[in-house]
Amino acid sequence: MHKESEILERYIKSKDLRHTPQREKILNIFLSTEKHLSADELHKLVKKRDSDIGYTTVYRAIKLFSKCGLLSEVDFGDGIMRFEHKYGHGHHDHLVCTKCGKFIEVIKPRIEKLQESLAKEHGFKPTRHKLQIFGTCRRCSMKK
Amino acid sequence: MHKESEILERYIKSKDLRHTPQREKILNIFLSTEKHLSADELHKLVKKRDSDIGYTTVYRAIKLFSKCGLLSEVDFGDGIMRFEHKYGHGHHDHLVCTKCGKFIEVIKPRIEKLQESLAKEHGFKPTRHKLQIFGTCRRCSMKK
DNA sequence: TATCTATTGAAAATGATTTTCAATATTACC
DNA sequence: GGTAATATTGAAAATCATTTTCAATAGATA
Repeated sequence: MHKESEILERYIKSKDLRHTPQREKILNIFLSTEKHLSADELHKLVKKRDSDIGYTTVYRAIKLFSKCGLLSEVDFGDGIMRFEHKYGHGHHDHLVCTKCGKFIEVIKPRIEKLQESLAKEHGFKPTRHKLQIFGTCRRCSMKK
Repeated sequence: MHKESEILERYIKSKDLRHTPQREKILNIFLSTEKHLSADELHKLVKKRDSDIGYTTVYRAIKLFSKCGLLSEVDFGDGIMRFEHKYGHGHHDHLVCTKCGKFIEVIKPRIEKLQESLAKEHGFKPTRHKLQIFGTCRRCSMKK
């Protein structure tokens, strides 16, 4: 059993929730996909393997995974909630290609430091931040 | 006539649109409010002065102002589109207080530069970016 | 003033997400 | 293993911000 399943099981036990085959399948498919999926996209993938799982269940599983720290939501401002793996992934920023939709996760410690000091200069106690750089990726720039 | 009205009028003429009293009123109220309003909040303010203006008209005016560069949309990730004055306001980032909702517009040239180089390191041609730092503002920190 | 067509506002539609609810499944306990 | 308590499921309905529709109205141009 992978670490993520353990985390989910531990959370389920601690909150008097229940283990279900649906949650297990949804988690496995989420973990095996290295993309920013939307709930709808995940539901489609899930249905390929088990057509009896409804999208409500997928939505609810997403919320659950988010609560136990396996998933985090990403908002690129197009009105669709996407999500990414959280366990084992530290904080990072995003470079998002507006042509093909691909993205890169990046981290620049100097930017992080400057953000900290920027907040402090204004009396803010920062808790989290979101940095997204939109543009054209190398491949899309070449295609013209 | 203030500069913003001129800009709107010029845009309206150039696109064969029409000047209407509704647009004029909505623009004036938008300009006189130094807050991040949502469409619904703006509509409420507008209705105080003219109860005959529907929210559809307010929504459409927002899109129009956005197109002529008077307004830009701000998305703090709560599912509600808010907007701010754009004319005369350069690019800036946001410090957002998660307790009281207040925000500060900030700019740190060194962060901007580092973002540029971060993008280039990864072959990205950046077009725009969004940086939001969430936290607690000075006043809310004091309140405990 | 006449005509063309952009604009308006109410209501309906949209689309992502959430809630409801009756049926079912899981867990703890006997 | 059986049973009771209750969490979960899935379909359908509800939500909520936003957008579209459409018939009536009102700017702009000639």
